[in-house]
Amino acid sequence: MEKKGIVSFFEDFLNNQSLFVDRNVLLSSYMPETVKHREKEINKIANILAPALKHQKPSNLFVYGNTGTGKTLTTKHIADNLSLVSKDKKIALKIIYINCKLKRVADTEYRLLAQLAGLFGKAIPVTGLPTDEVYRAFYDAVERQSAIVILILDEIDQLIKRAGDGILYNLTRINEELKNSKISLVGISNNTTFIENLDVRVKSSLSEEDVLFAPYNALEIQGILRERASKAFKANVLGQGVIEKCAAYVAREYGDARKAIDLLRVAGEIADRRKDKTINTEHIDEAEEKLEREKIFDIIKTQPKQFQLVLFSILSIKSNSNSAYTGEIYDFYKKLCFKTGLRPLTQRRVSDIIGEFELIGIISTRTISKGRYGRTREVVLSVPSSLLPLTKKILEEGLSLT
DNA sequence: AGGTATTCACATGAAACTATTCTCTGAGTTAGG
DNA sequence: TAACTCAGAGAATAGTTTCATGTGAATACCTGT
Repeated sequence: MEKKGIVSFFEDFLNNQSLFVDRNVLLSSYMPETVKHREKEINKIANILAPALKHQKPSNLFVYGNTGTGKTLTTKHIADNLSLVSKDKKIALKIIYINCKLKRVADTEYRLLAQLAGLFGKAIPVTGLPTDEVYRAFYDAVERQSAIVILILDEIDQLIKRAGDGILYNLTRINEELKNSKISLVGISNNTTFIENLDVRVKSSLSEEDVLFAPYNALEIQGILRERASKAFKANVLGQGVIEKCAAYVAREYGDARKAIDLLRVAGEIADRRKDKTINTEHIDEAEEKLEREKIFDIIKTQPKQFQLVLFSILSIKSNSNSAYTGEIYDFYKKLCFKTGLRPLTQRRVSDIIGEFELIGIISTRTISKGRYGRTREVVLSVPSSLLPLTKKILEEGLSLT
């Protein structure tokens, strides 16, 4: 019986008239062959990097802008074309792309260098060597290539946050010693303020040139969506105003194209599952809610236990009364700790944790003074109230409370 | 009534402590000559 | 014998606690009318 059920499910799945032609087009890993609405930026970056083809070192470059403005896409696009040309003309040019956010791969000085040396064909053990020896190995490997090396460091702010800016200083200085090769750095960051906090020398050497990616406006997002949609979906499945609605949703929030594309894909998936023949604006609404839900759950699940306890306390208090103050939260939290057998943190720390939740954006607070009855912080939830019961349940399960 | 002093309940800061993660060094191991 | 590996020492870092100080306004307490 069971077996038959599964078989028919798969058969259904095969016969099912999907709205998608190619879902991959709407995934963030997809590389379109042209990047829309970024002609100026492409030009500027291409101009900066072009000297590499004549075996001259391009200026270091700093690329910054909000998430989903096409920084990574544009940079990769140019890099691909550049290496295509260099291969064609047999020019010694090596372009390396590294995402510094990847944990345990490239998020410390040592690991980054080990990774780089590995890419140049010199394997380095994961631990055990002094850093300057790894530098040496990397240096030798690069020098042996006698090529121009363009090193693209995506999410470079993450690297700096963990490893300090010394690494950039060292990398830029390596050029003075290299005879046959040269290294150019391309840093990509969506944190626009981070470069201000760098050491002055590093700052000036990293951003010899910089390119700012402004957010897309609603019209540009519509254009991008239309193009992707035409490749991803069958003809005529998009209902009236769907693209416009998608674009409007994200234009409100800093023109994040990635989010717009996600929205469209999820809407398509929802419609598919329901066997609807077209995608309409209600699907977009649902997709928006689903993405929001996943975002919140992701955040919650990755928080440490103590954070989850604090959040659960806030939610519990909030569901009984409409005000939650630090003191109440802490009392509730302490009881929870007692129940679960965890050692409670001090009120000082819990106060900070509440602050951190505010930073993430799942609550907002304001400090109010209740006169004679002290001064405290009032917590307001930013989670849509429709998600509260589910959020609470997930926390309960994660903390194995009854 | 009007003014000011007090007081509460935490906010906010800084320093000190602690546990974990990184880096480095030397000893042991391996492999090539 | 040179290159590689690995465990353990010491350094760096993140997370927390301890101690200290700051804050805004409701209330208590004056003071003079």
